[in-house]
Amino acid sequence: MPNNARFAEIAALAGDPGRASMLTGLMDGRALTASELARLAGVTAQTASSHLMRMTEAGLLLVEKQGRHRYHRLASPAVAQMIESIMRLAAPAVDSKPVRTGPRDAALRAGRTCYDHLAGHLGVSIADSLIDAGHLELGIDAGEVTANGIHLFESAGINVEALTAKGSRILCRPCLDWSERRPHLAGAIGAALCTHCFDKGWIRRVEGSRAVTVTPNGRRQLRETFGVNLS
Amino acid sequence: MPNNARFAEIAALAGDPGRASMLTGLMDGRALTASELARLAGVTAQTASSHLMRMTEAGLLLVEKQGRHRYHRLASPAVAQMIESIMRLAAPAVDSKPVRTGPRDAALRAGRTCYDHLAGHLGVSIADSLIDAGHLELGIDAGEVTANGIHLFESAGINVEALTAKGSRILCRPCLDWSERRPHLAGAIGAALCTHCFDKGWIRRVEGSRAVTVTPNGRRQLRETFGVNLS
DNA sequence: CCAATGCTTCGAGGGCGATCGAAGTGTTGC
DNA sequence: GCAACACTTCGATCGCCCTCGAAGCATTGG
Repeated sequence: MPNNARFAEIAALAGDPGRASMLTGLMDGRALTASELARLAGVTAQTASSHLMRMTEAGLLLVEKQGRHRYHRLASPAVAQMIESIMRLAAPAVDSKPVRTGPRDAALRAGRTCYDHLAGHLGVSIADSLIDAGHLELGIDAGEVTANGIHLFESAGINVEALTAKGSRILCRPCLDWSERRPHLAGAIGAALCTHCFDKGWIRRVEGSRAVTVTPNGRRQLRETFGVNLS
Repeated sequence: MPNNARFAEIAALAGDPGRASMLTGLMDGRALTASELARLAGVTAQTASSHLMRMTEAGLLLVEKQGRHRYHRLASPAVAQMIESIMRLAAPAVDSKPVRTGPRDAALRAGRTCYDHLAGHLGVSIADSLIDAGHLELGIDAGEVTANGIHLFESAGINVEALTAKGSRILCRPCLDWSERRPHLAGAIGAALCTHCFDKGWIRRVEGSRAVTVTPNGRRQLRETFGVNLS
């Protein structure tokens, strides 16, 4: 089975300390430059360049040229999931907390990150509001930001032009929400919106979980800026 | 971060072709002897011994002495999940190529065990049916058994309370199916359901393979008990 | 006991790849 | 244009670890 060789190849790529640092450093979904990743891994630029090329060719990373910088990010949620599964094994026995199906699940339903965008009641509410206001069109299999929507995001401080210029990544796509059973906003614009909310302090991550909570100010800002009403 | 070293160590262990063969060979949850694993990996007994010791010390495998044999198996579902996540990245060729389907591949696609739960067309069909009937919610990143679902499993003779009481293991989680490209049911409840099907004689393991076949009675029982319609 | 089997330990060989210095290409800013 | 910056390519070094032969335990069966 030739498949096995590829299995080992991929695992081996994650099996070098330097590359491991790079991969875990990219887990938040951001795109980092080669220099940043080199510093993060504690190696010289040449070494980092070699690592990044190999991981890109193997399909673990995607790279975007932007001027004299090269931005690298994880190629897909599947890659992030693999890294997460390794991290879980690498973590010391934190398993002490039994992860009860109580407040935590409720928190996950209310709002969480799905790879690099927002999901749960929060994510679906945002998508619904944007759709209702004509800023967004979103179906099961595809989606699009309207001209109105682009204007809205731009005026909120999210540079949509820059996102589309990045080329390879799809600007807007739906992602089916497991708790709400309806699509929420993913793609480059979904990731940008998520980052925006974190940066502005509108949402905060719950320690040791994918769950996020909306701050009082965030709730107000989301309503005023994006017309989102969180019930 | 000392954690990073352990991340790389674990990934590197999976990154050797020989060890990769061993790990994937243990994915059905069975325990194999060192000799069997050596043959599977295509290496001598000495080499295999070294590999097995390292993987055991790293916590990937558990070993059980039994006379002059030493049985090795995956240490936990978390290990199996890591392997599965790597396998999924290793098989992107499913998109481009129509995938030559030998009889054995066809059997694997139809139904197989994924460590300790059911996968393939069988696994996805079960998950879909449970979701449609409101017994289960399952997305890319998380899932949950509904109150209705708990009642269904209990009445079928699966003690859900006992599973949740176990504490550490997650009751319900999705596992992305590599042949169907959609989530199927994993976690404690997925394992319990799989065991239930074997115990009742609804499914049988194909000799020397992870593939399973559904017996005529099993097909009927799955429909009557869990509302599963296998096309 | 002795031979056979399963597995491990020891030691040596050998290849792969991680690393960095040096040099080259492309881009930005003045 | 020139200098600074970001990144890549090339080449050489060197250490790690994969591998197997040989020998050493451990267990089983006769």
